[in-house]
Amino acid sequence: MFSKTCEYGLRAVIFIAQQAKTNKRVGITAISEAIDSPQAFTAKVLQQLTKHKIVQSIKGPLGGFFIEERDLNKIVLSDIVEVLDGDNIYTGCGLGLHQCNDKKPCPLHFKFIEIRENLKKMLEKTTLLELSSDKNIADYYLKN
Amino acid sequence: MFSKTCEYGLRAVIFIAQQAKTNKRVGITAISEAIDSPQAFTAKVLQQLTKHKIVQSIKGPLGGFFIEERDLNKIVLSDIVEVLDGDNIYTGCGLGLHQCNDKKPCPLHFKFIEIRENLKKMLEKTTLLELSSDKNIADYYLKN
DNA sequence: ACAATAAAAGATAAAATTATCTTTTATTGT
DNA sequence: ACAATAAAAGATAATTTTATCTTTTATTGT
Repeated sequence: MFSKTCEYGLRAVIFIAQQAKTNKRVGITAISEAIDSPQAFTAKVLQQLTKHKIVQSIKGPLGGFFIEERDLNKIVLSDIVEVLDGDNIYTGCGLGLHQCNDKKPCPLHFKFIEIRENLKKMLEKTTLLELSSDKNIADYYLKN
Repeated sequence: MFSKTCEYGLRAVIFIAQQAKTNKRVGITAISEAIDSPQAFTAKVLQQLTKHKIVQSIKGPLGGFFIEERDLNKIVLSDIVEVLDGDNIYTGCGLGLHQCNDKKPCPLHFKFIEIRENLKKMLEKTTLLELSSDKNIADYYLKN
């Protein structure tokens, strides 16, 4: 479904968001431990996300990654997916045709539209605010 | 969503199914041209599918790949996806956790369940018979 | 038996993804 | 100014996926 890059990115961002309450900055070591991901690779992913202003970062001592609390309700999961995996998952053809649309559809085109719309809607309406609520933190896991 | 292997496999099988009416056998050259896929690679994919009895094949002159007409309503798309991509797309975690289930869910677990169920249902109820109807052949494309 | 055909099988290669390592830059506290 | 910290940037390596090429096996018609 998603690339590893995107999986790590989503988990990292959710974790960072969950620390936003306390306005704590978190370092790459803490992040990769919290989400059980390869550290250097995750750092690269976060680099991309900071460039796209999804997360913020500060260098040096006391530095780290963070998301301002007031931004939590503005950032949705589709923002992250779009940066890391592009929009192929929403718009691409299920059978891999380069051009596949209502006019020239593949045999699964209209069947896929529904599924992809569901996915898109879900990702677009899930905010980091929701994912960083106390209940969410308590009930769900970012590693195992 | 699917691997290239699976995309080519699905398109190839649909094409072969569409020839089943006339009980025609189709060669790998005809198939890869009809679905616009790399020939040698597609041959490998079909090799896997013949091993798993999704399609049948006969060597030598007049040989080729085929699906018996009476099997068309027994083969569903999920059969092909399972052989080529496994069941990760149905059962795997959206965020890449190794263990993610109702007991120990990732933050998106319950949101993903719905989407993946839709996908699974769709693939399980779409038969090759449906995809090889005259109307389907007329209305939909396997390349562009 | 023999030549031609076509898939199966095996080996190799190219490209993309995933992962790691090293160096540089920015920031902090002493 | 200087040492320590941490992300950014750049380079390299490993793995997986995608793709191609060669050889073998089975089948057909002559």
